[in-house]
Amino acid sequence: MTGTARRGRPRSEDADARILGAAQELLFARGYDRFVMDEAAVRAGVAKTTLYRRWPTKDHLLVALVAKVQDEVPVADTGDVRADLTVYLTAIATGLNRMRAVGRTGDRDDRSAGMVAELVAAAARHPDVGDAVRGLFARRNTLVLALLDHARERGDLRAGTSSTVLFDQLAGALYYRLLVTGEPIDAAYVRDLVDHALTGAAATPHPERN
Amino acid sequence: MTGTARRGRPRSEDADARILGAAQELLFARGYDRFVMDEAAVRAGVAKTTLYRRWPTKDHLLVALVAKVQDEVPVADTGDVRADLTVYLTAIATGLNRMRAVGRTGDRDDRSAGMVAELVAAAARHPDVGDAVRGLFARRNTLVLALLDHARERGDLRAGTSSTVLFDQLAGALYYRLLVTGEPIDAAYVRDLVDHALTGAAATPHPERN
Amino acid sequence: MTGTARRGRPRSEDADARILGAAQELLFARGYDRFVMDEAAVRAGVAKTTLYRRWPTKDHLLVALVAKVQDEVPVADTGDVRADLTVYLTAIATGLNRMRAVGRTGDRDDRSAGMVAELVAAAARHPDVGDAVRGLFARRNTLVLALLDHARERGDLRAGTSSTVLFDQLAGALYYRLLVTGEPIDAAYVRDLVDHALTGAAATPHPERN
Amino acid sequence: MTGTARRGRPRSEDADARILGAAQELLFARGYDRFVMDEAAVRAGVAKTTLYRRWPTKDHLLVALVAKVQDEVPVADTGDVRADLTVYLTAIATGLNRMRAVGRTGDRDDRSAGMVAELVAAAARHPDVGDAVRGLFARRNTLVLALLDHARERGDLRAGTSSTVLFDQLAGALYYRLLVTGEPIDAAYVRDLVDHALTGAAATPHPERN
DNA sequence: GGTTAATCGAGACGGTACGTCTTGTCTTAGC
DNA sequence: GCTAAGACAAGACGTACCGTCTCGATTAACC
Repeated sequence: MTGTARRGRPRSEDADARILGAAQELLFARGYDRFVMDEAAVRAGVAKTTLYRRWPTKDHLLVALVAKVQDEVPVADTGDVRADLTVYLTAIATGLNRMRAVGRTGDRDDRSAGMVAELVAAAARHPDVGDAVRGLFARRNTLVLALLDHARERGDLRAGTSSTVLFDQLAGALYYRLLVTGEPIDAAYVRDLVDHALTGAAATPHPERN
Repeated sequence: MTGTARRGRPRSEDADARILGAAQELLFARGYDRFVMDEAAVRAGVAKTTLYRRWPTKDHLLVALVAKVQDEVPVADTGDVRADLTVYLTAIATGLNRMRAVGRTGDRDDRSAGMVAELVAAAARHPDVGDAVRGLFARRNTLVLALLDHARERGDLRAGTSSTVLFDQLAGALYYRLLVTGEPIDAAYVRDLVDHALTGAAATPHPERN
Repeated sequence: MTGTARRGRPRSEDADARILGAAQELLFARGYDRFVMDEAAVRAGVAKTTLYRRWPTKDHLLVALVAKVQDEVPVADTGDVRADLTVYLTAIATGLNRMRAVGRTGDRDDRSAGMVAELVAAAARHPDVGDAVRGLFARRNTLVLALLDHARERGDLRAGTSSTVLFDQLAGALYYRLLVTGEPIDAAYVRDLVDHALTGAAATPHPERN
Repeated sequence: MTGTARRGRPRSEDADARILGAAQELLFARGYDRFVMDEAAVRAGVAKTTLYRRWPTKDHLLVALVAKVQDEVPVADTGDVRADLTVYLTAIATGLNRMRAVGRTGDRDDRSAGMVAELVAAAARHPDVGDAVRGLFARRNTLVLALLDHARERGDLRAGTSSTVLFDQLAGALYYRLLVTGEPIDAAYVRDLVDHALTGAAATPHPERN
């Protein structure tokens, strides 16, 4: 009843570390599609078996890797929604922009969605990877969504507003630019974005056509 | 007098048609990764050479295919921005939802981004495919952006508003749900989305634009 | 204590056997140029990788195959050079004649060098295949050359004679007919050949060796 | 009765010349298997059609080419069989040795049968090419065979001797070395060879064991 | 001088094998 | 039961080369 008794040789934590290290290095050097499991194993000084015992798939490994490597994005709730959102989204944007360059060989390819696109595809291929990715994002954004809820409670956001929909608009715009249009995502854009989302596009005089 | 005199045997338009037909059929039956060039060639009654002469890569072919197949989404400018946007975005959403199912074998996997994710990854892998995809989206959205511009000129949208940013918020939210969070994209969501974007999230009393 | 400790999974001897079996069957059914690696792999129930891990090329495989399959030609040293040579060369001729027919589809083509020509070409294309072939022939003929040496020691062959040159004349004539002139190689021819080689063509009265 | 009246545009003799020139150059630069029809056409400034209208196959073209290029080997009938044969065979050997080097890239590969092996294989693949090659060799050797006949009539060769068999021994040995054993074929070898063939290998005392 | 017919350059095409690549599994021996 | 090493199955990919075909443009010979 004590839980599962472990038998035999325990998994080497050293191997874990070496694998993740080598994998990260390789991923950032080559990019997603030119990342090769065989080479990752060799670089880590590990047998492929050891690698596949931990992650059932290249996709699983890389998603796990990115999840681990991903920057912790702190959320400060200062009471100024606009400012807090801007800071948070700028941090996200920075992270995304870094992902654009991963594995690209020198020549300018600023518009590429790079690794994020591959991760998204990986998530689409394996249901469980999808779950993991979604969980990852959910956890990451929990605090911001809470922040938005607080703002609404304080009266800084309109009552009828949905935190989710609002955040979809903001994060969505960033990912849309990254994955689809390839347009730049800089600080100015983030500021504009928050502005639009908070203020609304409709002309104020007649706030609602029915 | 108009152009370059063609030399040699011209490319068979018949082959083009047969390839695209067979490829589409195969793509929708199998999905992106189980789409096989060899079989596409056989089904089209065409040599693989003929296929690779036109598209240097499976990715190129499939992106071109989707570009061609993609539904024409009509844009009606009725003067009612909210309604026009809702209609347009609903059409887009319908298309995206259809892409979720492509190639899925029976088992429920509603949250998968399916083919769109693969196309996005393809665009990320090959710079030229990326260009094509971006051009495609640019062309597709030209009319809506114009519609938004008109609305602003009419005074239905605030003067300081950017059509691009506004549209990013809207389309972005859809793609974000499709590719990242996996949440459903239905008519109600689209309505909500347009609502938020037009009205803004900030509490109206003190419209804190600086 | 003897040698290198083997690491990793050892090569499957079963695979070796199945490959060679299937390949032989396929080769003799189809002939050299209609022998297809893909099919050989399938017939052997083996991945193509497994096949190419052993032989880097179709040429390599087929030469190795023929080397293995090649009839052991026994050499009997009865003390009667003429008879021994005749027996040996007849056996060789029989083998060569069999090779003429390999893979030929019904229609009479008796003059074709068939597979031997292809093997010779393969040997010419890859230096290492050439080495293998030469080694093969060297080993094969060792005993006959020894036999000739013994005969010379016994006084049955002239002292100044070279076993190599003598054998070149004999074997050479067979291969010349097979590969170049296409003329038949039957028992009568072999007898004639041995006769000429042993007796010499020059008129006996004045043996004009200088 | 004048023969077939030619209609339409006559074949360009210029094209013939350019093709053969370019083909020869390419063949000697690349060797048989890396000779590519496409490139031959380009180099000759000719369409592939033009090329295939003249020779139905790469094999046909190259055999025809070699036939044309092949050195005329003069046969002098001085009345000294031994000397005449030696001269003739040395000339042949020189030609064969030249063929060894064709298309070989710098690195030493003296033992390769080079192009001759490929020609022999080509002859084995297409019956008509085989006929052509055989005819070529037959014509080439007619004079030597006649020379041998004369020698026999003069009493310089034994009465029972067959010119064909004798010549098979001589030429065969050369080709055997070239195609099979890879051993060198130099002047000394040719002299030895003629010597053995004329004198015979059997010890003279008991010229014939029965 | 117009008609006819074969040739030419150019390059697409069908066919098909090749050898490579990568993934994920399996089999050894050793710890 | 884990590990290193590496063979293995599976299967798609893109390339290569051959020989054929389809254009439009020439180039004679015949009428």
